[in-house]
Amino acid sequence: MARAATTTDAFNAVAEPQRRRILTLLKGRERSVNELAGALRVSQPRVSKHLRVLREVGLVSVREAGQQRLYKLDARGLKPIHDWVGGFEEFWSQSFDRLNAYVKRLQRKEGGG
Amino acid sequence: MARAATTTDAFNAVAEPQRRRILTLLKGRERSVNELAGALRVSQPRVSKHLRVLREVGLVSVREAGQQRLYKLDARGLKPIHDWVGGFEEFWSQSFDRLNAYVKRLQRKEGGG
DNA sequence: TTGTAATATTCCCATATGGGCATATCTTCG
DNA sequence: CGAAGATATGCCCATATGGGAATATTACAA
Repeated sequence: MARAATTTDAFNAVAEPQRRRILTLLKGRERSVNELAGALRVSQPRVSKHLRVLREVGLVSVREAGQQRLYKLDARGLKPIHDWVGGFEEFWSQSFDRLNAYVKRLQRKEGGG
Repeated sequence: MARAATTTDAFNAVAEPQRRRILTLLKGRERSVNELAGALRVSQPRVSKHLRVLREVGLVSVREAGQQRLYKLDARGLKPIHDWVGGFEEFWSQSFDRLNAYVKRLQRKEGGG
């Protein structure tokens, strides 16, 4: 088997930097393909291909507006990533560090008393 | 060019489900390769390969203990993912919804008054 | 209808994947 | 030393990637 398809899930879709940039650009408002291509300084077919992936995993939706396609962010699909990664927050968060230190102090007291 | 290497960054490394499972298993404590293979019900070479990727992106570290290699989680590398995805939290978070509603109400007042 | 703008798709290429399997490496034990 | 355990690596395969370039598709304008 090869690597899982980019369209498998949000994790795979978002592993590609250009697609992340696209999603970020779509945060504010809908954008057309050419608009995105211009902002990213990337060829139109390339953007279209990335958008297809994002569409297939449901991270964006399209709306026809004349000869344009307006792409809109639908970021709900990112929640699983946020949830999973969030499970590791204690490993870099300051406040978690403090909580940890506190708990350990408590544990020492318990053990020692 | 082909798809970016899995060892390019945490985004790519973590796109593979088995590697996520490994990281999750390592949350509690260090584990040997065979221990991981057993827990995941996966062949040892497979685990070793995934561990190599995780090592190369710095998400785990290794320690030699006799003939075993004990792998330890180093989740700090996940923070960039958490940060990036966190930028989209408003799109699924209830509390953000409420905040949004509140802001919009305010804006209507401002605009109307 | 013809032409042009906006997108999508197709074909080609180089690359590296994840898996299976065999094997090399290194460590410890007898 | 030789055998066995624990890991890492190498090779082979099928697959799909992301990019470029060309072209198909669709919508609108003249």
